[in-house]
Parts: sequence; structure tokens; C-alpha cells
Amino acid sequence: MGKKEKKPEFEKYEYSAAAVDLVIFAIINGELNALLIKMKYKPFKGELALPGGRIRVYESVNECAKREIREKTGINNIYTEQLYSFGDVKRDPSVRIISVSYLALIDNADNIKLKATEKYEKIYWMPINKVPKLAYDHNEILKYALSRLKSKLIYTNIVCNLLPKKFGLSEMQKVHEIILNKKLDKRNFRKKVFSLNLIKEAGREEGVPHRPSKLYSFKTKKLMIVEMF
Amino acid sequence: MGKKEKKPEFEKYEYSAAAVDLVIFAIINGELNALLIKMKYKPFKGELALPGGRIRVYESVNECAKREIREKTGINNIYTEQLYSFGDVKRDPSVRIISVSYLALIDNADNIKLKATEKYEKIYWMPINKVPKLAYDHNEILKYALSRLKSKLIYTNIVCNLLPKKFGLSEMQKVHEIILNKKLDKRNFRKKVFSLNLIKEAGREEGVPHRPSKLYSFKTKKLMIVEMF
DNA sequence: ATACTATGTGTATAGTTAACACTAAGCAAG
DNA sequence: CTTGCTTAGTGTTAACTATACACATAGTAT
Repeated sequence: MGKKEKKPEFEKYEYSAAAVDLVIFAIINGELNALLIKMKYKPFKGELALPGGRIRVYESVNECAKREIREKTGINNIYTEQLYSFGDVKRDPSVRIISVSYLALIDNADNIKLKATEKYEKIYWMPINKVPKLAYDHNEILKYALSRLKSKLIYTNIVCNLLPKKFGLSEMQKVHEIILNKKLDKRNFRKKVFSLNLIKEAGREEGVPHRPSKLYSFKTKKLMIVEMF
Repeated sequence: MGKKEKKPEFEKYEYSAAAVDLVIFAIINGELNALLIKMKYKPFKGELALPGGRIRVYESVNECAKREIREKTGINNIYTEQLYSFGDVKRDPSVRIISVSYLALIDNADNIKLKATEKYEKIYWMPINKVPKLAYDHNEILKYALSRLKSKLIYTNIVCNLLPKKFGLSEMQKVHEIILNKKLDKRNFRKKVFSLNLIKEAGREEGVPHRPSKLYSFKTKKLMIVEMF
């Protein structure tokens, strides 16, 4: 990390004036949550913000996003998608930084140990409709991420990245309802999902005090353009 | 611009290690054209590339895109939209540069005087299906811009930025056909356009050797989400 | 007056979306 | 073992949207 592995002719770019900021979403207790950190130092000490960090000279922007996710969550291979680059001059009051924002999705937040890195005081999940004013322009980034997630939910199979390997159809429908923030018709939902031919049967639910649901899994998690709704 | 208005404590970021690259489209002679420059110096001397340039510390990323457009075309207020940030470590072989790419649309390419800045040998329009191998990762950026344009043509009123103030419906349909690269049905096209209620009548065509078309203009050029096709 | 060229217009069919209510399976409690 | 509780699972109809398709019209040029 940022030691001094090598400093070629562009030494002054050791840390380029660019960073990534991450909007990491997960469904927890029937709510959409975002991962937030509490800042320890300097201009926004004590305030909440999105996790993120400077881009290093020897890593691509995408690699940086993945490294940051790995450092905070220990996870290596989750869905990651670049969103937008925020570049106002004074978005960071101390230094001119351009931030490339990323959306990431986690399907099993319960099994993840969050690690506050040295720079942060704390790191935790927060339901998105309880998120307060954040540092920098991070509320704007979060809003952008949410709108991207909503639209991709409608025209792609991205929901597969928010569901466990095996899931019931009601569970899947609930994820849609949580994110789109509206009720969907059960029969129409099922008809649509089946017609898309994206999932296959994967056993039955067990140990629930009611009729157990059939379980399904996605044939592939590759992102595909499909009209969901 | 770019003189030396002020250099605060972050002087070493005078030029941050980020740049913008522009994909500027216009319809010319019934074809979709992109604006390209011929490089004069250094690593890609003589090759074609997208116009662009470094982001300065005292301008936002969006402002930089607009400044670059103004410098090349003299135009101030055209449709501009950020696309994606390209951040591979070696995308520029000489220095680590992160490029924020932009899409821009021009509706009257004929009235524009292109200005090669000092850094470029030449600047000119080229039909997009005649574009050769470009410098850097610029073919990838161009491809990305084209796919963005295509999808926005389908679900927004973005076409208004490629048409003159007054236009006939056949003219509008032709723009769609050029970009989507397929024939559309004339009657269905007109029905759809009228049902969206985006345009108003604006006189009649004159001096053509056939039945003159009614002219229309957009009620607003503000980007709107509308299912076009 | 005739030929030429691009404009402008309506209908019928297929496909898609949206609305809607009851039965089934398993567990728990009496 | 019967009853109650909870969530799963299932079809049909009506409204709307998308598609396919052909001929008359208005102006210019010869």
C-alpha cells in the first residue's frame, strides 16, 4: 500500500489526483443498506462518508475499486460497476480530487467481517433511507448509485447479485419491491421471471413454519440486458 | 484561459493526472460523423485520435469538457454528457493519465469553423464507419459513445440535439435510421413522435422540387426520458 | 398537361402488459 | 387429529401497445 515500490519519472504522480468512492449495497433485514465509514481525521472528522481512497499509479481505476472493496470487506469477487466521475473543483475542500464512483453489490452481508482501515474510525451498514448528510458530495453519489441500481433492476438481470445462491421467488420479488419501492403483482412477477428463462430449480426451502417455497438459482450471473419490468 | 490565475498550496497538481476525451458527433451528408484530430507530437505522431486535453486545477471536469469543445469548435452551448472514465495504467504509454470521456452533439456542423489547436496537426469530421485505428484506447471510447447515443435515442428525446431548429419529420426519421442503422416505418414513426407531444409546428419547407414538408421544432431541448422506440 | 419526387395519412392484427382471488402445503397448538 | 396460521403457488380477461402494410397529395420541372 502506497509504500514506495517504485517512483519512475512521474514521481509527482505517486498518488494521482484521483480517487474512487464506493457505493456498496446489500439487502439486510428487508431493507437496502449502504456501507458507510466514519471519518477519523481532518476536514470531515466525525462525519459519515462513502468508503474510498486514492488511485495509485500502478493500478487501474477498476483495480483500485476492487482493492478498496477487498480492504473493507475482505470480499474479492462481487459485482462492481463504474458509475460517474465527480469533478467539481472544491468537492474536497482541502485538495483538488476527482472521484470516480463505483456501485458494488453484496449478496450475503451477514457473513462479512467489516474492517475499518487505519484512516477510518468505524465502518458499518446503514439503511439508505436513514442516511444523514454525508461528507463531500457523497449524498449526490449515493443518489446517483441508487438511481442506477433502480434502472438496471428494470432492464437487466442485476438482481442476481443481491440474492444468495439459492432463493425463493417471493424473496426475489421482495428485493425488487424494496429497491423500486413499490408493490408488484405476484402472479405477473412470476410469469415474467419464468419467461426470461434465467433461473433453474434448486431444491426446496426447509424448516419454515409454513408451506416451503421452491428454491431457484441463476443459470448465470453474467450481466444481461433483459426487460424485467 | 489556463494562464496562471492562482496557484494555491497544491501547485504540483497544476495539471492533475486526469484528462477529458471528447466524442463529438454530427450528422453530415446523411452519415454520422465524429470529430477527430491528427496528432502532431510524441507517442502517436501522425495518428488520429479523439480531441481532448488535461483537466486544469481550477476547472471542474465538466467545465474542462466544455472548454475543450469551445477551443476546437468555437461552440459554447451544445449537448454534453459524461460517459465513462478510462483508467488503465498504460492507456497512455508515456504517462499515467485517467481519461474522463464525454459525448457531445452538434446540430449544424456545416456552420462551424474547426480550429486545430497548437498541439494538433489537423482536425476534421469523419464518418464513423470509416474511422481507422485510433491512438490510445480511443476506438473503445468511440464505441462506448456510439452505444450510449443509440440507447439514449431510444429512451430519450436526445435526437433534438442533432437536428436544426426547424426540421421535417422525414429528416428526423432519417437521423434515427442513420444512428440505429435500420429502416423505420414512416407511419408508425410519425404516430409515435406526435403521441409524445414534444414538437410543435414551425412553418413549411421552401424551394424543394417536390411536395414541401411541414416543419417542426422541439418545444424544449431539455433531456427527457420518453420511450421513443 | 405530364412526369417526377418526396410528403402525408388509417386500419387491422398480433403481442404485451395489467388487473384480479382462491387453493395448497407445511407447522403449531389445542 | 382437527383447526388455525402463514406463506407458496396458480390462469384468465381486458386494455393497451407495437407492427405491418399501400395509396393519394403537393409541389417543381419539362
